Amino acid sequence: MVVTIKEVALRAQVSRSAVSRTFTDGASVSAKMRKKVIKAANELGYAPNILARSLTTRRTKLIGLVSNNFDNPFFLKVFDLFTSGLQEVGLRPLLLNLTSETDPEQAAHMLRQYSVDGVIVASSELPAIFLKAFKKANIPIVESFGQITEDSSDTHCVSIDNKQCGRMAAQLLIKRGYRNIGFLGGPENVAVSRGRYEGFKDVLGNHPEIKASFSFTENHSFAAGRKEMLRLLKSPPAEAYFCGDDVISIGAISAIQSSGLSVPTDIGIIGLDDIEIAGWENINLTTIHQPIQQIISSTIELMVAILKDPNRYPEKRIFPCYVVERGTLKKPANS
Amino acid sequence: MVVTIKEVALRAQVSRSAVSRTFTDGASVSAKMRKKVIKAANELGYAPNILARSLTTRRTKLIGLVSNNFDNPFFLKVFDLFTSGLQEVGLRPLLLNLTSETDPEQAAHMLRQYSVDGVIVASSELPAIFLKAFKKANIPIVESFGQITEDSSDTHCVSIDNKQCGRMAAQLLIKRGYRNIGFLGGPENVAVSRGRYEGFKDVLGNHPEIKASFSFTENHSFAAGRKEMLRLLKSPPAEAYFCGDDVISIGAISAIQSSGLSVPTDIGIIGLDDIEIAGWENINLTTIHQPIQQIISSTIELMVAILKDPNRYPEKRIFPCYVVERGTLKKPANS
DNA sequence: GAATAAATTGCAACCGGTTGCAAAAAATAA
DNA sequence: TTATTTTTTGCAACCGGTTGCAATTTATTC
Repeated sequence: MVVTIKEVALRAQVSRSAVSRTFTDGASVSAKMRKKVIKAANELGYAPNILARSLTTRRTKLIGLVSNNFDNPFFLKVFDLFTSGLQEVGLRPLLLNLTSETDPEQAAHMLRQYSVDGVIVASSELPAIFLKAFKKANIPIVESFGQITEDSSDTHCVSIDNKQCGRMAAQLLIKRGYRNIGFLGGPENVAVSRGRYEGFKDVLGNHPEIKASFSFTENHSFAAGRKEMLRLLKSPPAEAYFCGDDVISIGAISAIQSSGLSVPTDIGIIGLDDIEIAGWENINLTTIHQPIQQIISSTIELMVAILKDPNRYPEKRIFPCYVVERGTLKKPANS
Repeated sequence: MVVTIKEVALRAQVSRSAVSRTFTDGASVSAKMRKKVIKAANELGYAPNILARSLTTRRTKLIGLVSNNFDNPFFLKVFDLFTSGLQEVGLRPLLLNLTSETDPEQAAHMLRQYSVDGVIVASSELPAIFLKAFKKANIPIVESFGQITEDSSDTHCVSIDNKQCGRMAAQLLIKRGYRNIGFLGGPENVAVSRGRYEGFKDVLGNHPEIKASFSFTENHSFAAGRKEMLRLLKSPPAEAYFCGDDVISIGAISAIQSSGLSVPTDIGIIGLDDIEIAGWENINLTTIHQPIQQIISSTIELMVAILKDPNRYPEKRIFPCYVVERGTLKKPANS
């Protein structure tokens, strides 16, 4: 069976407190006591039960990792980095996959039942109601990869500036000589889509000579991107599109190619995320890189800091993005 | 603060036991007592602390979900299905991302510290030493997506028959008229690769007229597939290849196309997994479908059964695969 | 070497629950 | 109505740890 503090105490001929103390850092134990206890513990293969400990310390080192993007390759990398990053600082990810059926209250409830120390919401399109439920449950929360809005002023956020990305995309397309550009965003009701949309539109104010069109997909998927692009191709399309993300972009490219047109010769495409697949030679997508590694490191750091000081003033951390030039936009006219 | 059983007992004017009993099914409580308690609990927003409960019940409903395939799109789907599936039966996935630095003993240690009820190992290439460490820790274990070998006779396994897949691939290639076929597997030291290799080779015994060659990649990645195929293209290549998985296949295709050849005209490719990407129109990969949904449902069912009866006799569950014909093999000669 | 200060240790209570057991209450039988 | 059986309830101990406090041991100072 599993060995407890009692057995170790017995074997080392000391009190349970002594054993407990050798396994809590900062506690007062003499060198020889520690040695004696460690010896007995090793012989027995003892490890303190974190869950029992949490009863008094009120720390489980469990972090709820909440997402609803289990179908976007971008998030595979997100989960990879979060799980390994959390492990490195001694925290444990308890995964919560929010499907459309999940009840927000119940999700919050469950996180409380497991006494998670904090929640990381890693999602690009989480209904605001979830955040509210988690906040109501009074669990420290960090939101990453979300859209930063006015009503998130009391939340810690780590993300990119979606509006800025929209601007960057529009500016690049214009600079490349496209005169008729399109915005092909993710779902219209998703906050990040709207952010990018606004940024994209912003730029057009300064460029009355540019013709622009706007549309949105049903979700962030290959199929949705393809479907919407096929629809767009029924009328004369724009010369280049800024797509909601890389997966949508690839869907759009597929549609363009199916229609006998080619990228970038006939239509240019720029995505957003810079997933690994975008770099595959047979995809070779020009896209805006999200600094995923930095966002996740920063999110974890922030979470650790919040656990130390739960009253920490909420902050927004914004990481700049940059364009990764590959092969789906026409080359700059070399002067 | 968080509300405990004590507060509920106080408010409902009953003993703590009574409250506890209304929240454990099967316990003896009268209807009016239950009603009184539920009322107080609701007013206070009480939910039993599962971790405290686990001290006496020895059940945390926590399941360690262990993997080291956080870079393969196939596993995004795996995580999606596991997390949502476990949630549905009231279990919670505690994710463990095994990197190359992870110490097996320590990983097992950590799972014990969190008193996980069981461990699901979802990996195609987990070093056997991990399984040993988990077994030593005496935690119920189900292995899925692994290779079933003789020395796993004491483990519960849910998987496919890799050897059979190898056979299926070889037979299909031969039937399609290829006379010079290649096996381009995942890493040679990975058990699933070896299984597929053996199956592939098996078939050749009955076909002395067929020329075959064999090679292996460094890992299951696009880059590795591409690299190995580029190497193969330096000498005259085979007419068609069975690749270690879909991602390797796509890498190989990319290499072939970079070399000015085309698929399937010059070289045929068949993969294994049937990831979503394989169905993308601009990839359109012919591949062997792994019944991922069935494997995962079955794994979870098996885990639930084991939790009920920890002495359950170990079993192997094998799910048949089938070929999904798309566009990377030449079409059958219509008679 | 004695007096004092500092560090170490064990006791016992507690964290938030569950559960065996006996007492109390309710239901049934006589 | 009383005796007997069954159900419900509370008490108290326990799960595996931590921690405040007082007692003990060790180190320091004079």
